[in-house]
Amino acid sequence: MSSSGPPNPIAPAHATVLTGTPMSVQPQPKPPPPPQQPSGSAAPPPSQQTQTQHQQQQQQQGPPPASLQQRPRICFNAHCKDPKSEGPRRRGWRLRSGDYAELCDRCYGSFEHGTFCETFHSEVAGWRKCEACGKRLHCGCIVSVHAYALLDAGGVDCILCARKSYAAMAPSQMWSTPTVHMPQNVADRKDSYVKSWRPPTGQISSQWRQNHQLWNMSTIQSDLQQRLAYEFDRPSGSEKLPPGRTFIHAQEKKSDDMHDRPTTPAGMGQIIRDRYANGLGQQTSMDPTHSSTPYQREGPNPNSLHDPSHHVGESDPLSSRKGIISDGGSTVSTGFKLDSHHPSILKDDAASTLPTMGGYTITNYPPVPGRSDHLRIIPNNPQQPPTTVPLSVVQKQFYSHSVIEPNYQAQFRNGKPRMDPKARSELLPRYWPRITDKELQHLSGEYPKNSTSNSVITPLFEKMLSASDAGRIGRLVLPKKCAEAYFPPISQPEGLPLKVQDASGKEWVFQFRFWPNNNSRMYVLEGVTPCIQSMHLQAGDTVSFSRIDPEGKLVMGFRKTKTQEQIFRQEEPTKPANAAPNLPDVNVNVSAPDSSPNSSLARPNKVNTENKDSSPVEQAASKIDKGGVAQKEGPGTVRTSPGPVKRKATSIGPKIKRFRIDNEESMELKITWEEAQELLRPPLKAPSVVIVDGHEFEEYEEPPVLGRKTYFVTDQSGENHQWAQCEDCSKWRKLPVDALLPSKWTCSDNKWDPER
DNA sequence: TATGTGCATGGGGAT
DNA sequence: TCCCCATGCACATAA
Repeated sequence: MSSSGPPNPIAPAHATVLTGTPMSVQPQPKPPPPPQQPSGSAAPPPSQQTQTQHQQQQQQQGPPPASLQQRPRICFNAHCKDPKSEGPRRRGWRLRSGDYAELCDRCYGSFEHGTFCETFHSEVAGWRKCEACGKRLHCGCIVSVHAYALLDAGGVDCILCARKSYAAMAPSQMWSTPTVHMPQNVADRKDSYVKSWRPPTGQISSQWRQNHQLWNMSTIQSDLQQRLAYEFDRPSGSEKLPPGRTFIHAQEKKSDDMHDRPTTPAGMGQIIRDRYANGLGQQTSMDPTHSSTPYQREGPNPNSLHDPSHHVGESDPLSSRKGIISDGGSTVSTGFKLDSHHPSILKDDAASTLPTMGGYTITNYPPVPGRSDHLRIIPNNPQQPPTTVPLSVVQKQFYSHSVIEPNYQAQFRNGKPRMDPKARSELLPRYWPRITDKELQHLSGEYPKNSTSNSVITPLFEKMLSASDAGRIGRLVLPKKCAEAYFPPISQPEGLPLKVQDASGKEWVFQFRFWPNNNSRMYVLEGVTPCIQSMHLQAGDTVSFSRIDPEGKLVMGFRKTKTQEQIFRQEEPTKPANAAPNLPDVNVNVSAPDSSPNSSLARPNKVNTENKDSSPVEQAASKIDKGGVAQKEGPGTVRTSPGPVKRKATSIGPKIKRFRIDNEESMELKITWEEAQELLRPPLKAPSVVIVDGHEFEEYEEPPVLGRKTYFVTDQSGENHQWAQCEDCSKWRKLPVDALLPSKWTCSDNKWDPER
């Protein structure tokens, strides 16, 4: 509740937030607790504490207008005819801050009946018509965001029509991939494609995307709908939305893959144009001049590149693949030339519709569909050709927002891969590049001298360092698919030298090679020890590989895992005063302690004579890998497990990866151990009582179930009870303190108050 | 003896 | 069931 207090009752301030640029980034709030003094069954009034917060906010914001000084505004609705009316306030839509708009009875009635916009926004812009039934829809505010669905091909459907079309859709069609009609002239493809695009079978693809949203919308609570909409405005929100989930402002976007998009400052979702949504992602599949691999192979038959079974370099003589990195000054033969953008792709990419920043437009423009997407910077001044824009300068302008708004950077850390869906489908998720904008900024900032204008950084893949990778052997095992997709083809086991620049701009030359392994290959980079040491990397840290186009340079970034101390520090302020002893969240990001060498927490198993080879990461993971619950093992605890188990680390490594992935992708689901405990309810089946050592134990045959979250309060008379929210009507109900509710609980289940 | 090299093994994730 | 890949391990080479 710390972040989800009732909104500021000063309506104009709310109105400003509501209609302003979506910049607010707030942590996902918890449901508001019930009041100390409930007034019937309706939504409870704000607590004393939140009222105090209101006063503080008012003080911070200065005195309200004179018209409002006499009596605080109650109703959130700026158009309310009697905003200062007394009476219970009711919870309306969710605000960007995570709070809820609190409305007077009258306004809430309009909101609840879906006539809010018709009543109060009739004179406001943003009205459209349903493409199917012609119903008038307001698409210009957050209130009605759940009432319509944007169609990929343009237009909107009201929620009812969209649901109908979805219901009529064959399941197989739901997953159909749109067949795109590509313009011949890729130089004009932006405009022409948008114009020429037609869903192949009606609007199946768009309907699927939209109705995928609708499907959920029919099942989730309205507040969640609004939360999604609210998240859409958040930079991170874009990444949480499945394809086609275009809520507010979606009409300004062309992305149908927002969840794949990076989280970037100032609403990256608004400024990144999704090439894939425009069908460009399909282009190379039809255009044999584009390789499915980013490496332009110089063989006589470029079409062979599309054959996935064609092992790179297998049939080509090495000499035919020899090339020099086109950086001008390079003398290291890499044996390949990184594929660059098609020239026509780099030119004339209309950016007129894209938002601007610092005089430039940032676009997302993968040069090779099926690979990665790119950040490209285009000057908006038509007099200024794109080729005059230094990458570093522009990105520094662009990324300056990330400095201004630190919350964004927090979102970046959870950024989703920047690769397009095709590439993503080919690589295991753990290798998807999760390079953050901050890292991109870092990379771009390091290579101004090496990057030509129009340079584009393409995140390729990343890998968490295993103990072997970070060990003294100096061999970094490369994921096979990544190596074959992004690194030069090699036909001989000895491979070839590969020049890579690290984040500091230093060039390294690794030996890229493979070993025959079970009729397959095992790709490694040899000689990485100096580089890893210079970066102070350890097992558990992540190295990422990116490519700078059109130079075709490989750059190597890294990301260190958070230390446990950092994790603890992050969670400490959120712990309730009477919380259970500190235990890491189940989905903690297992850390390597390198960045906090002095922290004992960073080295939880500092003394471990049993397995000297296991990294701290593995040791930390071993603490968690005990039935999924962290073990109470204090810092420096000597592990008393028996001697080293062969391949023990093998079973730990992948779990570490899963932890990381879970941690990065499930932030919205993240609950603490204590919170999880609160939700556990005994199974319905009555337990049997067993006596062990004179103590009675209730023995359940089934595991506990997740119950509904309730709030326990004590009223003025000292009576304890709890409040629960109805699944259907969202109203809060007062219940006995000993009531155990199922996860889905409605007023009809309220046996304590049958009238409800 | 320490370090480097190449291959084998098998756990476990993907299909 | 396949096969990727983390790691073990034997052998080679260097110090």
